Amino acid sequence: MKDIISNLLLQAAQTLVSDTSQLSIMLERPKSAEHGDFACNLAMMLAKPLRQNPRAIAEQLVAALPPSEVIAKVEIAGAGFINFYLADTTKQLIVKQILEAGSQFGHNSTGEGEKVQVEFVSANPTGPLHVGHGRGAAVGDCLARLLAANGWDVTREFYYNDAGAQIDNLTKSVLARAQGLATDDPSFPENGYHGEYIADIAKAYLAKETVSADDIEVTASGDLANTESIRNFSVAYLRHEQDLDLRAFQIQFDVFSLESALYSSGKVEETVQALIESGKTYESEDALWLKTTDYDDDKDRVMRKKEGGYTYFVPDVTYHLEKWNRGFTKVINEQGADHHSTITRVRAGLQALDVGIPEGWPNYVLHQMVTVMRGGEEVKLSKRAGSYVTLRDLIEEVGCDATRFFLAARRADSQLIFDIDLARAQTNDNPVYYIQYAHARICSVLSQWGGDVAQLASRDLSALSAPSEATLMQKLSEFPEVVKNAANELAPHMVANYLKECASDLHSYYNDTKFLVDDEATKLARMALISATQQVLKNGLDLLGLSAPSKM
RNA sequence: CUGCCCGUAGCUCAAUCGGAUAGAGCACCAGCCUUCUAAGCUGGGGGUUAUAGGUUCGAUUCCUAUCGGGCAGGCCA
Repeated sequence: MKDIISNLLLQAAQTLVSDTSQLSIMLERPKSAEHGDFACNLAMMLAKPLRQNPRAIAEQLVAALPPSEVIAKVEIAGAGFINFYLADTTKQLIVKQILEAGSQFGHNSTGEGEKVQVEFVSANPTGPLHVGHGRGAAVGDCLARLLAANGWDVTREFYYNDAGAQIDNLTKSVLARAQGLATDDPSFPENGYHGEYIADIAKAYLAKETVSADDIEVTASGDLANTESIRNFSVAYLRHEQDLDLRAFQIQFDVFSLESALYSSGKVEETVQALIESGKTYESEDALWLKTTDYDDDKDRVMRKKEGGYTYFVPDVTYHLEKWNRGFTKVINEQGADHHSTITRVRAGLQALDVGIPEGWPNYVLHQMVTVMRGGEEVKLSKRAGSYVTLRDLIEEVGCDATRFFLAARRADSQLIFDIDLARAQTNDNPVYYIQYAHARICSVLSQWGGDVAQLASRDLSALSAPSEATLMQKLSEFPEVVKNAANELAPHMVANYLKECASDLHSYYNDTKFLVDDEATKLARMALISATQQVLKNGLDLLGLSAPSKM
């Protein structure tokens, strides 16, 4: 529809401007229905080059507009906006389109089947997932769903930092617990993990339990002298715990990558050699440095420490080189903003390797901190102190759908306050239920009608002319744009906002109009409209990974 | 001190590429169930978009400065 109107405007513009090739016709959805169904600011854009009053230009444009059946009325308003009012029959087309496209409505083929990887969560295997990981999980999963809806071939990936100093720390903590040390014991590891789950791991280790995660299975030796065994068991144990967390959150990954594998395969060493050969490194103070200042960093960064180990960003560079070699020309990393300093380093490393990776690759979506409130007080999230709200606790208290919605419905780059009491106490006022309720209401009406939904697409829709119906149809027609924009902006929250609006229009319609009326043609047209709305709500809820219940 | 993110109604948050009278929910006030699910709807009050400048037909949006909050600036991740 946008294309049709743009085309009309372009033809009109040709009568005023000799060269229309540089002209971009921008059509927007006015916020207010008084301003029509589409509005165009072309006259204002042309005001300067033509040195004329925008309203005068608008009048000339409108006069030159070729006649079209799809448009009922064109008006000039405000500073020079050209407002288009669609004919009723044009508005009604969307209902048919939705019913015919079904679950594919709103999807497009922008990605052309190309590979894209979304890496998200990527928590260290040093504890259960907490709310911050939950935000990453909700946002990352929605991004993946959005990209898939835009025609991309999506791979969801989780990267485990299972090789660094934090893992040594974990191993020491488990050992200390297994030896019966309390966390406040002077000989407990200084930066050890204090959470009770460490004691659980120690107990399981001593009991020689077996745990499995992804493709590995580890049985504890129970031998306290064998730190390698403690380490492997602890990591596997926590990976298993995280798997359970993710399952409770209904999130699935296609690939789990391990930092340790990059070391054992020699890939890290290869990267370091390649970087040395690139001439972008130097030795100083017994350490090896990368000249990241050549790539917009404030200072150079250490690659190899005095003790000989590599700093965390070195395997990160290796990992991303692997991603590139695996054919992902588009990669999106969803992570907490507290790790934003790695972006410059990873990109610097990749550029220094000079293997043809574009400068801005990979893409990052950073989410800000989540503050958890309980009983009017902030719950501090400290893994080492061990007092924090786990994702699984949250899901149990608030529910999976509500938790996902809360965490994905806000812009990633603003801080989020998650009030547990509020989320739990106001379960019924939760926006996710508002949306799902709209869906359930439609299901209920359709089932009471009892007719054949599949036949609705071919029904005569001319009875749909009331304002509440026009509003709803207009909203439905926006869905494909929302899917496209949200993917372009990597902003899943736009889907959540849209769904709230769509549900609101449905609820208004529901209260304002009786659907199951005696007049057959009117009834069928209304069945078609609410059935189309049901489909859009379902498709939208699906993008957020939420259920679309038929009964509530 | 330096870099990044944020600052919108009492609270939690929106606002598409710079567009028209800045919108929802919660809370507050007044209405709507004999009628398809009241987990709903309708109406009302509530704002100098942190502050001061700048860019232009037009700024919540872009630029500069200031204030406030968060994060980072470890040879931790």
